[in-house]
Amino acid sequence: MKRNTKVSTAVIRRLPRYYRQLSELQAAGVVRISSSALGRSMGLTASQIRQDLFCFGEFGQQGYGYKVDLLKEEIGEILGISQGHTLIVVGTGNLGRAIIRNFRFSANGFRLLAAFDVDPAVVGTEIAGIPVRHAGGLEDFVAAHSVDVGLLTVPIAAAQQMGDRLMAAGVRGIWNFTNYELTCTRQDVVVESVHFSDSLLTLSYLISQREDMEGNQ
Amino acid sequence: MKRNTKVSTAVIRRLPRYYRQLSELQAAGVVRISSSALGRSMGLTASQIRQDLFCFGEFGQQGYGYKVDLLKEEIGEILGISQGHTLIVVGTGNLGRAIIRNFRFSANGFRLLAAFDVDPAVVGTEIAGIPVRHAGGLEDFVAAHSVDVGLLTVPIAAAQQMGDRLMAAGVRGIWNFTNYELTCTRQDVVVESVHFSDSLLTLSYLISQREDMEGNQ
DNA sequence: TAGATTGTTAATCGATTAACAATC
DNA sequence: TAGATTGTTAATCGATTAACAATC
Repeated sequence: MKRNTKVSTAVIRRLPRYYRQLSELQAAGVVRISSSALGRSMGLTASQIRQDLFCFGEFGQQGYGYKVDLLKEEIGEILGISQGHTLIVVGTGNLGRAIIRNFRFSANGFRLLAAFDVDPAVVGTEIAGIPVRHAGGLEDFVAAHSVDVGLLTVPIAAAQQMGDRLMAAGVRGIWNFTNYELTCTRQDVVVESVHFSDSLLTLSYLISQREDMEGNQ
Repeated sequence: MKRNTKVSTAVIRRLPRYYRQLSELQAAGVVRISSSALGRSMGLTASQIRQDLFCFGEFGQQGYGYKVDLLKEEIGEILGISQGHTLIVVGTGNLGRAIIRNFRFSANGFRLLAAFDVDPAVVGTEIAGIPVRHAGGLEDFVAAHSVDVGLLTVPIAAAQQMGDRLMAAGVRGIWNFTNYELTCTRQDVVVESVHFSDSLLTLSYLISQREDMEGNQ
């Protein structure tokens, strides 16, 4: 009795956390878990977890709970992990290279096809086995390989322009690591941003508050 | 008439975005802006912006709007940018090095004091002018320099252990880049995580949905 | 002054929590 | 069966939006 009608952002943002937690439970050899135990381990209420899952279907057994591997599999399916998404990296500066080398794309259902840059010193080389191509060939490559996502790690001054090119070339999503609020010119393209600055400033606020409270005591 | 009593997470997460947007407006030479214009440029309602600012005080002028530089300054103050926070990086792998080299800590009010690692090959060297010290000296250093934040970029297997050490050593916040849900053992320490995986899986979900919808049309 | 826009309270909307019958 | 726990609806809570008097 799926009723996938308009799942809220709040729910969507929790799905990857469920997936991560279930992976850890699975690795720890846990076979079954109840909504209340899962909630306790994640700082959520049992009600919220059941309500979240209710958006997508019925994955548990009354009186028993959820089978960890099954639920993980189902959530992975909802997230699209088995869809074989493809991705390219645009910009091979320090951060771009680090992500190419470190990030487990395949564990998240993505296949990294190539990297792009304009610097003649890196074009033609490989990073962790991934070929670096000249940015001039971006459009042709995206079309030829039907690339799903472009990871953007270019200097902030080039962000919007390269974002526009990716969208025009036909990617379906942009994973934005520039500290720039990318304007999405195409309705059919999703922009997901990782803003380091926003994260650190949030932390800055929280520890400053704490400090103030101590001062007031 | 500040009424700082319990500001919600939703509001706090928007503060860095306001700050970023105001910085861009300032750079573009914009002097004054109304809540409706700011909202339009950020995809928020004027009401929400006024309501958010209302949590912290009165920063505008009726009939006129907000002075961009003044409001930016005030929000920076709320975020704690001028508090001279200090920070160390724990783990100098690809990502740690990239962040040390790229990230504009000072622009966010942080001073990067040192990096820590266990690899004898990097201990004693410098990365972008930042000395790399042995992780064994972590506790002494944190105490001696009263470090506010520890940026965690160690392998996932060492994440909790190094997190615990940072907390015990006396940091007030941990900026967690490991793909691990750090358990916060101390009530007086804030953990702020940047989970690349969660972000990419959210994007994966959103483009998969889009695909499904196309298929149904 | 007239027009614009804020600060602030009230109304609405949506998300979280509670409750409980269904059922394993 | 009795106990546990889900799926699902109803109640509550909090966040967003609307409204408007205050005032620049």
